[in-house]
Amino acid sequence: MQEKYCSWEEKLKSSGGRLTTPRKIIFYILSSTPKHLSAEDIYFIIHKKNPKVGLTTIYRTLDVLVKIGFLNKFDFGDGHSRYELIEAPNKQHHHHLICRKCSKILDYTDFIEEEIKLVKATEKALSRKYKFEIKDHVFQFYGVCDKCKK
Amino acid sequence: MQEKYCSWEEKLKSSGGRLTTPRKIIFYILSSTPKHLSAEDIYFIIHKKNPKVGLTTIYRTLDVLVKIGFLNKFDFGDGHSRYELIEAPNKQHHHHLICRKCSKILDYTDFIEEEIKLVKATEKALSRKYKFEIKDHVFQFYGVCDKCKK
DNA sequence: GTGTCTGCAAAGTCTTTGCACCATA
DNA sequence: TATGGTGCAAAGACTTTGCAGACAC
Repeated sequence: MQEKYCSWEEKLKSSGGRLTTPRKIIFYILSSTPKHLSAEDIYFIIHKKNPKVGLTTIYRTLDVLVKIGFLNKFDFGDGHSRYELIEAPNKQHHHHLICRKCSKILDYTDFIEEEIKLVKATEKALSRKYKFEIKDHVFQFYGVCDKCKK
Repeated sequence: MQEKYCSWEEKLKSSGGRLTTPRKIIFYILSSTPKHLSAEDIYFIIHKKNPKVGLTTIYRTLDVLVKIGFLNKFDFGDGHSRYELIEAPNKQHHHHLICRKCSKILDYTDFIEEEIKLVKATEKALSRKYKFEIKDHVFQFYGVCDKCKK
């Protein structure tokens, strides 16, 4: 866990949280995969090396990370909440392409420029018109992936 | 239940399904509200006049309607699946604006033209590049509504 | 009459809560 | 040492399944 992760540790501490071993492991797991892990996914990964860490702790840690703004929680409709670190400085903004059959999730960055432009304009207009304070958005495409088509 | 609902009845029958009273009521409820009802919402509405209809039937009917393509299932992240009739010929395509606090859902049609254009281009590019067969998409904005801001 | 649908109760799945013990700061 | 965190077990919330009786066609 190098320097670049300092910020979450600091933010955690400054919000009264403590830097515990399970939390470090969970953050590390999230930061070393491009995948969209579920609580259970993380549980299985942790369990191999740290069998004492329980699912409860994982849910609670994920919750904390979402609250301090380091994690995004997604619902792709397969019955599991999924989590993804919010873009690090070096990570590109992206959206999701989800296979309805195998639940595979693909990140795509194509058209992101145009999407962002549209999103910004839409956000602005919607905020004004409906007096909604818009915090974030979800753009997802659903379909059937190459493998499942066969 | 007038003529315009014939199509779902026909489609149901042609797929081997039967036109039962609970199914008619459920379809009728869905077709007479612009809201995004959950199974429980429908259950409470039905229960006033037809206390015998059970939640199970509602889940099963919603499932059928999704499968024959007359209903969209959404997950807005509040723990309830929500359903909405797929746009009837006279219904405009729209997207959603969801309040994180009270779960209120607003349909908006602003920018739909531009969105559709972008969506189509994106779909085309993504299909080609990732060999995904794209079936549908979800565009949602999350935030805090006017009331909850106060 | 036959195959589908229904309602009830029970089971399932994912997630949250309660509580005593433990560990960070 | 004082909070806040952890793990376990139990509870919760939503949804699905099994089965016998009911109903559409």
